[in-house]
Amino acid sequence: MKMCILIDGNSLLYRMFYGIRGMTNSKGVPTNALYGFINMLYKIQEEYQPAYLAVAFDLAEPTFRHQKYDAYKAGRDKMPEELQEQFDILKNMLEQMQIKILTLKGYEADDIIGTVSRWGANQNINVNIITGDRDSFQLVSDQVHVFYTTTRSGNQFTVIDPDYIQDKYGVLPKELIEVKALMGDTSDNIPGISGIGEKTALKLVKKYHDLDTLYEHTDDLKGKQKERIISGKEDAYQSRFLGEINQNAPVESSFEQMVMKPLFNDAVIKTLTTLEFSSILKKVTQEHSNTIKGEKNTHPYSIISHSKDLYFICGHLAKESKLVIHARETEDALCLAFQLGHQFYYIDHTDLAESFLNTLLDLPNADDIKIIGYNLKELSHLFRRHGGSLVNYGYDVYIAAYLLNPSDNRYDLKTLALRFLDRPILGEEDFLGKGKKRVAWTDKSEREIADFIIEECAVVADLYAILPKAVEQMEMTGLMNQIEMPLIEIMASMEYQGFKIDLDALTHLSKTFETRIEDLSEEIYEIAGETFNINSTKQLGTILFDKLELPAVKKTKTGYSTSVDVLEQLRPFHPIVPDILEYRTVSKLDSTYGKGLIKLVDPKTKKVYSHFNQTVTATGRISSSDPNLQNIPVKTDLGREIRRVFIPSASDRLLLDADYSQIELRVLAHLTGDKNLIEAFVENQDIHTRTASEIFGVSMDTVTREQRSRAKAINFGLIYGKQAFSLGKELGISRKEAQDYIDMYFARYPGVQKYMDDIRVSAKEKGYVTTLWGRRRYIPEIKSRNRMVAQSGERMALNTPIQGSAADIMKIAMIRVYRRLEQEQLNSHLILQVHDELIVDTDESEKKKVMNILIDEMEHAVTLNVPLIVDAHAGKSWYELK
DNA sequence: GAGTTCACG
DNA sequence: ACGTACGTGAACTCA
Repeated sequence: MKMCILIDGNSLLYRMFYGIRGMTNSKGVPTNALYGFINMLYKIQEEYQPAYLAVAFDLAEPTFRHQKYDAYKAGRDKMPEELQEQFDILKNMLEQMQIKILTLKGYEADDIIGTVSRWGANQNINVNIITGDRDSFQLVSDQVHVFYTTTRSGNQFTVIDPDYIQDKYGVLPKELIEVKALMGDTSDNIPGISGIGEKTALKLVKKYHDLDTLYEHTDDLKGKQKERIISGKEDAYQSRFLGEINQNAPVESSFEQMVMKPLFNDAVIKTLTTLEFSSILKKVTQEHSNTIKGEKNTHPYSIISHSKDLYFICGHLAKESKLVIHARETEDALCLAFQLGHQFYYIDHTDLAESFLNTLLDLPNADDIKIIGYNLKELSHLFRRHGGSLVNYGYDVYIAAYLLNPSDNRYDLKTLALRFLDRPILGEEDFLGKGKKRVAWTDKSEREIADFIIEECAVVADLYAILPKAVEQMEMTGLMNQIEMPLIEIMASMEYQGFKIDLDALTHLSKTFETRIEDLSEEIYEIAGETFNINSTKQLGTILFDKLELPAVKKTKTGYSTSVDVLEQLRPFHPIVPDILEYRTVSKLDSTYGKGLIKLVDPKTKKVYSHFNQTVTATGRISSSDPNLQNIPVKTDLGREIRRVFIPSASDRLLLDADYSQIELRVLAHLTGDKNLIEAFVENQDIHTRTASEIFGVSMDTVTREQRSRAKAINFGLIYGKQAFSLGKELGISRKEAQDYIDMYFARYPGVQKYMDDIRVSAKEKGYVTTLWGRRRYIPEIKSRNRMVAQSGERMALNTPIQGSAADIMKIAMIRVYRRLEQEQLNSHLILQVHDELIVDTDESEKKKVMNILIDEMEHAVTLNVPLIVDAHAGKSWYELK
């Protein structure tokens, strides 16, 4: 039997709107209800594959029920704006999906659904109604079931059939109308009989089945109940009228109009992309790509398999000013595609590809050919591995996509193709499979690989046609061309250089850590009276709080918190606590920086090669991973020992380090233009002492250590938008006292106060904030109706221009330092950046010169209305650079 | 894969 | 009544 699914659009959208909270896309468009709705449609398509599908909606106009009864559904609030917006988008999407929308003047969605259900029963079609509203239970029969959404998010159903109604209510589905007539429905403002609730109503209907029979037998009743029922007769009949779904509404449609087509077509995928429903997109495009797998590649291309063809083509290169290149390394080959004019070419032999790279390099106009690609940092490594070098870093669409929205977490070509080109293409996982199902490149035919790589190359070419314009529209062309693009080769160079490790010393250090861990474990087990996994917060919580009955101060979602601040509070109560704290510290040091780091040391070169990522952070900083060299311990003496194993690349070389002093506070002074703050830096005062003097109203030479340390906490807290509550907690003072400090700070630095107010307003108005160099971050959270989320958005709005501008400055400094080292042909290399600090590996003979270059280029990277100050050090290990 | 903890600026 | 400081990456447990 064929199946028809009828959706109560209003009911479902409302339920999802209130069930899923706080979802917007990066532009601030509310998407929670849509997300739920589309997910549910996906589920329907996957699990039920109904022949027919339609969505019914209420209209705003009054219905026949309102005409009979003024108060019907009175007291309902107007639809919230955030929902209305989604409502409109939904209607568009349903049209894109070619789903039949049913509305009818003077009737409600329920009546339409009731009517179509009756058709279904007559035409031998199974009807399933999806709704979050119990009213429709009265329609249930052998052929008509209700999928009642039960979960908060609304995409889990309970199937309601006659048996369910019998079990739950003990009456027939149709008799629910009579039940409602007696008990009413507050949400629809249907009165019922006052004093009759669900229990009584069900009891009466079980016995008499309908109102008429009930009123024929009123003599059976007694007491108050009898009075109520007799005097409420009119109410009951009116309620019955209001509550009964009309199954004979003049609906103008037919099942033929509801035939279901594949929902997720290209137009819909485009909309899903703007909504940023990546999880749904991922599901649907996987199937979508299966369907396009057999299609011919839309970009015709030539395969170059002979060197004479290659030389012929390369002849044309001499005239070119740009070249789109896309390459991939497989297990055993270099595969390279490029676009010349409108033609795509694919080189299918590694040696040919390599000679292409070399030819490119030898062209007289090599410097002028801008290389366009996706992830030029990787391309540059690839060139290097195959004996070439990337000369002109022209345009990287990967970086451009990041600048357009740095808060995204995926910038793979498949995602970019969908977002910017509305083009569903195969991703690497679609092509090779993932996890256990993944196959090797060598399992694919030449032709398949060529098609795949050409497709990607075409996407890069097409992205290049639109992304620069988008970047320009957002006024980030300067940022892109002057900062981000030149930075790419510096990141590549730092990755290539690596950081030398004293492996023997590291191995020894790790051993001492491990010995200590073993001793501590034994002690802990002994005190606890049993062995357990100390690394498991769950098991540790059981020991501390259940077995030893220590006071639990803080909880997490899943149980007791055992974090440092909790354990510190417990320290005096039990001798096990100090051991656990030490265990934590040492095992962290070993697992991440001891044995963890050893795993990543190249056995041949004794170096670690970190990856520097330019497209990760929302603020514009760079990040480091595998290993992360930006979080090597420094704050504790024991942790700092790790830095001894980071050494210069050769015995006659040195490490140099140059770090900006107070760069974020200086940026704050510049951004806010606050006279007092600027003065402090112009006069090169100790900023925390100066702030202490301002807040506590004492002269700078009488500021106590305590006062300075409090001022320091305020200075830093400010950058993050810290509130009195946590400032008080940090300083061990009352919230009131902390608030007084903050008030005094703003009174003494009124420019800062004004800036903070202005940036909040501007962020709310524009939906984004920018750095000094125009880097942009969208902050949709700031418009959230959830106060916590909105406040967190405000803090991001405050902090991003500060952290981001400092990041811009450091990037400019890196470019200047790199160029100077190159120009002066020095045997020194940048090997690491840690946000406000650069590390250079240098020859001993160049020490002075390079230190001066670092200081000079970093201090003069940009001109602010406060000076930038850099401190530099030299040493035989990172440990010594202090 | 989510949650917790902890290392850095 | 609630929860309270921004930005990262890695290791580990547990479902």
